Amino acid sequence: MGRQPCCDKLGVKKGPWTGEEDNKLINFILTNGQCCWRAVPKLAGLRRCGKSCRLRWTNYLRPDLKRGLLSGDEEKLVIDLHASLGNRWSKIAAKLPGRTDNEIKNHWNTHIKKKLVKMGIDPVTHEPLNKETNISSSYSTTNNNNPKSQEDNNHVPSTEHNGASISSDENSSLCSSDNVSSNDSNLLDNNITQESDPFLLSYLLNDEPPLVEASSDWEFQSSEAHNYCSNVTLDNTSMLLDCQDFGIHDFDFDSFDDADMNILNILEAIDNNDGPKGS
DNA sequence: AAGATCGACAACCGCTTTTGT
DNA sequence: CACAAAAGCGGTTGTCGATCT
Repeated sequence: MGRQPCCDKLGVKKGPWTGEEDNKLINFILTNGQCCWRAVPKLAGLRRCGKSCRLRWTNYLRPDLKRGLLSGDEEKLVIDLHASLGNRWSKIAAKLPGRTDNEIKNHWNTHIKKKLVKMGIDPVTHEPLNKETNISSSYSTTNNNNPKSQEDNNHVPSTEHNGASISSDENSSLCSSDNVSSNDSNLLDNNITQESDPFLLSYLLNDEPPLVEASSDWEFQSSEAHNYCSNVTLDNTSMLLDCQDFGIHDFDFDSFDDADMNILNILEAIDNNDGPKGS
């Protein structure tokens, strides 16, 4: 017998999420935690597929998401990781706290790919598109673990921070040093080669904890979730909503962490009835 | 000013992998 | 071990705002 569809197509809403739907989903997750996505729509009163709920939560509503364009260093890390891992977006995303695979994939397709092509680098192989004209190119992908690249390693540009720089205006984003953790910087500072750093490569290929555990609070499951939600999140949420009446700056700003601020932003947007863009 | 085109990104689709029985 | 269900993943599409003509 064939596999059942992930959800009953009849009566299931598709398309952009509304603020009201976001609100229901947020409230449900905050109250019950993440479990059994298939049951979520019914329990949360949503006419959506469970899969759609999961995607909406993981890609957009999770409070630990950073949002906004990737910083130059994040972009560079993505390039390095892509050189090592290929299109394994979830693996790449796991190394960038607060970023989702979907976000990185979109950013890759819309920004980074073009930049690399403009710089004469094949975004798939990370090798120069025209080796003759790019031998002197100073950009590097650190993808020296790519066996094919190693064969050509005279031509493979490298992104090391050893004085190499990008000559075009792309370097403003690719080489800027915005706000990546020192761990990330260390990672960037090292060539990720199977020969020179098999442990790092192994780390990248395995499901290790992210470099920064920014999202660890949100990886709770239902049992912990309830405590978390009742003790912290909901309290914070209602407090945060209260804060809106006063203005966030009327409070001790240090008492809010990123997740709280994100919840506030989401709830504020929902309150304004236009949802955090995306809907 | 209006329509056409383009770019960015959220969301969907379908396949694969993991987990539970 | 076999099977089904659930979750994860990556490619693709649809929508919407910005820009161009």
